Amino acid sequence: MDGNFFHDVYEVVRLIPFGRVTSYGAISRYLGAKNKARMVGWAMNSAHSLSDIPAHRVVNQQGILSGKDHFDPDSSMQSRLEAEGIIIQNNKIRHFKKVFWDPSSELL
DNA sequence: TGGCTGACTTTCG
DNA sequence: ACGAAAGCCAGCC
Repeated sequence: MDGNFFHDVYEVVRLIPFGRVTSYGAISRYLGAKNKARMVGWAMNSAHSLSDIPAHRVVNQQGILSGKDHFDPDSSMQSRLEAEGIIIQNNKIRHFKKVFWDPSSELL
């Protein structure tokens, strides 16, 4: 268990620009493992301890804040996203397509 | 060591 | 458009 996968996930999440979001599947696909989408979320679970990891910028493919419940009660995922200019409605990101950031396309 | 879990995604009904 | 089920793999008892 080298944790290389986790490290890669952390780096990608750290590279997410301000006011942008991405999906677990996009990250896993960027890493070359689209079937490991759940592992990305798992990596986040370990990453939530690190303040350097903007896990709030990572949502599911639908743009829903799936992991908002896993966030600290003091700093909710939605509040952080709204602080970045992202509009959230019904636990879902508005204009998700606009704020979506695909590492495979943008980062290249 | 073995088996359950999960912050997902895709597909069929 | 909505709901339910399968697939996938690494970490954690």
